[in-house]
Amino acid sequence: MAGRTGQGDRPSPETKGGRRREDLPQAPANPESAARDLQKRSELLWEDPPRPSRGSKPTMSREDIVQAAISVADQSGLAALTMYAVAERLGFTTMALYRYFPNKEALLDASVDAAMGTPPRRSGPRESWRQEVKHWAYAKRAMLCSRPWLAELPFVAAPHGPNWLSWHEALLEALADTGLSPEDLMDMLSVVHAYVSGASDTAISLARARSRGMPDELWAQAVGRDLCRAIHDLRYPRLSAILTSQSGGISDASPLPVRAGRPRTMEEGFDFGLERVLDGIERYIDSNEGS
Amino acid sequence: MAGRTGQGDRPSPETKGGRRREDLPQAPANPESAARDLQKRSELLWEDPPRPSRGSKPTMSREDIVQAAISVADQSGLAALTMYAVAERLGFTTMALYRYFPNKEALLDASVDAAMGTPPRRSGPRESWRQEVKHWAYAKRAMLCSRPWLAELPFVAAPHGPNWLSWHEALLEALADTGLSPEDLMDMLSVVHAYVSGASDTAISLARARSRGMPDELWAQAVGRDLCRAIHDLRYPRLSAILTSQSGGISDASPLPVRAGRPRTMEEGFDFGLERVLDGIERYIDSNEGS
DNA sequence: AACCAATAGTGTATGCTATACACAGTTTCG
DNA sequence: CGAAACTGTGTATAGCATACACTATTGGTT
Repeated sequence: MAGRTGQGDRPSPETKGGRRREDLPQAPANPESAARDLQKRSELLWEDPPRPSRGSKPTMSREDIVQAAISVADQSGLAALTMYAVAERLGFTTMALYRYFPNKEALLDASVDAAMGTPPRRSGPRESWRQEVKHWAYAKRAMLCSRPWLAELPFVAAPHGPNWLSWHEALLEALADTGLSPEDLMDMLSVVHAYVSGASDTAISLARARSRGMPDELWAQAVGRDLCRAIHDLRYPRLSAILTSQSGGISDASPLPVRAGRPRTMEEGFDFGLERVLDGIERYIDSNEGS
Repeated sequence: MAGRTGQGDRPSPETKGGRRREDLPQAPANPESAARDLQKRSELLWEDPPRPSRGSKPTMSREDIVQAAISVADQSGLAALTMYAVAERLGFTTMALYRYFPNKEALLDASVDAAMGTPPRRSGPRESWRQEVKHWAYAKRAMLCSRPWLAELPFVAAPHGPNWLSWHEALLEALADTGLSPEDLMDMLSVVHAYVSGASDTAISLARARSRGMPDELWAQAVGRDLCRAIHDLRYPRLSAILTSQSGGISDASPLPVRAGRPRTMEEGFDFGLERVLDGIERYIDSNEGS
């Protein structure tokens, strides 16, 4: 054994597998503090604290800082979004930001909501619910692709800000003439939302690659490589069969002449899936018409 | 204005360290290096480097380290998953880990795939594709909820390891007797996968809250609060109407006597959406039966 | 058997990160 | 006017990933 620290007893080689689970049990010992935390985050996102009457006037605004943060993330990705980078862009010191946001998390919460923006307003006359939902889905997907860094953040358990709600409102608007009950509406909203979020991952990945200057082919090659590892692997008979039956992997612009059984492009795949989801919703609506 | 620095003498980045990286303008100026990076990550995930014949024998294995990393994340969350924490758990120094993984990202890639595990094998006889897909969806959801930290990581653009492929293989297996073409199969796989991933966010958030010791009610209250902000807000007329028409927000175990138009529990909502998606798929299968 | 190259784990150092804290200048109320 | 409340700055700290050099170990080669 190489130069081990003599600091005594390491678990002897036999204890390899046996882990002792002592010490800190994950919870900060405070179940309510976590809830209070979430509530605080939500408040910071929704409420502007009252401007105090005494003291210096602030030179920046929360809005300025959020815009700077967004532009850093847009240009350089989430990893480059540091308090220093934001402050530098504005010409202030890092610590100045803490007069506006108590911590980075609060700034991120605000930036995410702002970056999400509001859904585009309908330009023409209202169309069928099905068409309206499709517009919504494309818009949401486009929004996510235009800011790939949004998908790098765990949406899970983040507070929902005004813009987030506005996307949901717009989807409800699209579903307005389906005649569904409030309960069904909420669940249909969840279905569409879930599909669009889940199905945009690949497109977002491509968008990120593009924004880093990677040509589409290189990206497709990189993404396809993992999948292709299944081909001669006995663990994946069905995957393997499908991959060899098709001509290639995912591609953005179809590099092949369209054939009868064509592998769909990424966009076509999204569209295909969306149609299935909408079919499912439609079936429910139709079957409910009578009641 | 308070002590504003003259904008000229802002500390420029290179004042400090001698070996300062070029100010990275998002793209590492190298479009191919990004692709090469992805490829490297993928290789590290799939291939074990050859054991050298000379030199000391390693005391740990990659497997040991991955297991330690997983158990840290399980117990204390992703934020606690530091190189130090993993090394400490194994009784080694931080730097020892770098003999097995070139960096933290590689360890994370391996840990994610390992933590995902393989889908449960079917115990009984094969059921209808619809039932099989439902089993798959529940299993995947359960897997994600049992390790909420997986959802904190950006799946986007991470390499896909053996276990990830095995989940896809299992879903193809579930869809086996649908008679769909290879192309359609791949797209159906994407639909189901997208829905399940996208629709599990809320459940994962609850799982995380639980693992931190937060009672369900507190969590529901915290999550519901944001939604309820819509209620008296003119920007969200439809959301507001729905929320006031229902009795409450999301709840895990229905706290109310079941009514005719009941707001579904979280699990019921997931199930409801899944049925819609499956309906949509079924419709496609039926309509294709003739061709 | 003696040697040496390759390796494992350690110790230490570096730089980046968020952020706590105290200070100096600024504004407004009493 | 003076104190209170505030803004932005400078400095300090702790945690993090990780580069580098060192020592002990190992097995192939002579």
